[in-house]
Amino acid sequence: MTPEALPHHQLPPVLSARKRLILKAIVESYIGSATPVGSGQVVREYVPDVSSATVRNEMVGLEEAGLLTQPHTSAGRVPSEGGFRYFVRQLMEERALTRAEQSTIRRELFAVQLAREEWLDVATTLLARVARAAGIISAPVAAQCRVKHVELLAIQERLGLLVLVLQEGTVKQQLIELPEDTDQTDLSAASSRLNQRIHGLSRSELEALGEPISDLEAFITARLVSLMSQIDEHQRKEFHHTGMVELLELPEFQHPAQARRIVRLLEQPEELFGLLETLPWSDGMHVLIGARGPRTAILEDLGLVVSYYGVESVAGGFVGVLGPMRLPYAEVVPVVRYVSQVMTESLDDLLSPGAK
Amino acid sequence: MTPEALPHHQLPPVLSARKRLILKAIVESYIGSATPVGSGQVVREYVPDVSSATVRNEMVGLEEAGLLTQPHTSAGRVPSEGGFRYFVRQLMEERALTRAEQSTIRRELFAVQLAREEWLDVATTLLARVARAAGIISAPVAAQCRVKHVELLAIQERLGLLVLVLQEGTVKQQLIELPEDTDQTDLSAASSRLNQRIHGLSRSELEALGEPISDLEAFITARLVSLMSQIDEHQRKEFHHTGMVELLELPEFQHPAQARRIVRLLEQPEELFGLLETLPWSDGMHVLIGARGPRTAILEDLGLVVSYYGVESVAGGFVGVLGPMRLPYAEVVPVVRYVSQVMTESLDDLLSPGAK
DNA sequence: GGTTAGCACTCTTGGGGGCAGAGTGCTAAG
DNA sequence: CTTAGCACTCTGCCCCCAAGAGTGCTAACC
Repeated sequence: MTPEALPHHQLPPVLSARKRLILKAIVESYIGSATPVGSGQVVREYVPDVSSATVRNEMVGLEEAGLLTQPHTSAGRVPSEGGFRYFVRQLMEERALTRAEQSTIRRELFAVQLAREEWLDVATTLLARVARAAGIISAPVAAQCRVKHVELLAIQERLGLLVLVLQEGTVKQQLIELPEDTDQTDLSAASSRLNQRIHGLSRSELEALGEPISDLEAFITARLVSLMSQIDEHQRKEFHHTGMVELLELPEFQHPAQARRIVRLLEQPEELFGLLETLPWSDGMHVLIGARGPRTAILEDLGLVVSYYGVESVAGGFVGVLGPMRLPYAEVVPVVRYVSQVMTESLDDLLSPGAK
Repeated sequence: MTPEALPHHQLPPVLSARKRLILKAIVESYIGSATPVGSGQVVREYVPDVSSATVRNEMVGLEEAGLLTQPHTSAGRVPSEGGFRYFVRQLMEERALTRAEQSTIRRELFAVQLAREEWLDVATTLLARVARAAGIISAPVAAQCRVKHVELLAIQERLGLLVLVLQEGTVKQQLIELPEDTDQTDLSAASSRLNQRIHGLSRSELEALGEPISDLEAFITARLVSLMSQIDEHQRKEFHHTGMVELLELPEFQHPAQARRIVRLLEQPEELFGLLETLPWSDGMHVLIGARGPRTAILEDLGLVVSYYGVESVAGGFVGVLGPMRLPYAEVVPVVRYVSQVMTESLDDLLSPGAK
């Protein structure tokens, strides 16, 4: 079995302590500078007690193990995808968040005055700040959305506004055409009767409800079902990001083609969703580095640290960081973890059965 | 008085018919290709009945009039900012929209099932498509927002959701902390009483209302006032755009610094708002080309076609196209005009006093 | 046997010179 | 006023060269 044929969780190569030290030095230096790292530099800045020749010998080993590459013969070494993955799994020491940082995050995310949109943007901004990359988030979606409350407003002769509040606090609105001769009184009556019957129901339960009391209610229920199935199918696409301008200043995105790739990924995030939805979320977070098979082809040369927040099967979304492969993982991973944890709490509060 | 000292509406230079023809040819060719246009090309493709030497002589005149520039001695000519402005004001023949195009736009924008967000995105997508540039839009905002309806939901022991529907159909939501011992019954009672009193009121009128019936109502009114002043102040910043990826493929944005500039303008549109808010909107649309004074410095090398939609002093926003200076104005101007007109109609319908 | 000094080798980067091509501006003739 | 003709200018490209950086290898060293 050749090494390339190994399945996903191939064993990381066993390395001597010194090789690990040197690899760590190279990865950290490269994360900071985006510049190939030479043996001389490693000695000067990280391992002063050996000679550059020794470091070069070790580098050959690391390159054979697939952890380093050379852009060309006479440049220094750059960590390969495998090198970054090894670093994240075996070498990096996560920088624990200080009390102050924790409470800042907590305070900003728990600020009760926030509309939901702002809540999401606060999270991405937090992440973009530490990551020197783009903070990304998807809105919390229930596996199946459930009605919390319905409101109907007459806007005009034959035009009404249907406002639907979902269990997780999302508000959706839709203009609907009304049957003739419907006024606000009819609508208010219908909605207050409806609210008593449909609280907490999902789309399918709503469909199974049967025997509506009036034509108007039947009509509204139908609109509601259509809106909810629309939400169930498409709404998981709501996506926010922050930090694109800063991304475009990084050296890896000076090449227009690279810049376009990441802008497309952020502006048209369908592919990203496609990837995130196939990941197993039982194990919390994921650190995805570079392309690894067809699904992750979109991540070529990129790094993605992402976590699920919320409670699967109830309501949740993705939150994380997308940027060049050389993300400062030691900082980013703990922050993404903590942010997603706080967001989960916050969402829990919202969904907890303590509601009256 | 030197020509440069002339104020805003300096008279466009008077040109011979042939100079106008040649300028038009150069602008149109440049809009299509982004390449300097030489005298030979003008003869070949636009004015076959004169020689290239004649065209060259005319070009010298056009350059002296400030309408053309040469990137360097031996390239062709490129229209200057002034050249583009002259083209838009004097030379271009707007391409009238076909019936089919009109009805497509109308249909897409009047599709009643649309949530407001989608409505805005439909408009920008329409515009981006014809413009080979970015479609931009700001959400319709009332000069002062007015309450249409208020809804209160108990989410949790001390946590409520305040849903505010504004006259123009916008829905805003905010979580609020509730006074102790407030349940859904209290909230429903309070909101139904409130709705009778506050329908159609603005923030200031709400403040002047006086003598609340209960503590809870006073509390809610206060939260409402705070939310509405927040909306009045900040909400005019809601901004959507489409087409950034396509923009980045244009030759003018291959240079990373230029790409960053336009991405920043679209992603952090505060500066753009600052500019748009100072324009006089009495005269419908604006075509802004390049930098012209400090306010428009952000538009250096760019072109902006933008219109106000809605009714000033009631509710409206901006809609238009942002891209390189060589926008296909003859196509873009009529489309922006028509889209803004249709959006105004659509908004009128929503706000018309025909509502019951 | 691991480590290191020394050195030849490779490859990128930047500058300079030459050459082809494009387009101009000018002049003089039509 | 128009145009043919032509010298001139500037870019883009290729090639070459030298400098610099970093390597890999070998042979000596502890």
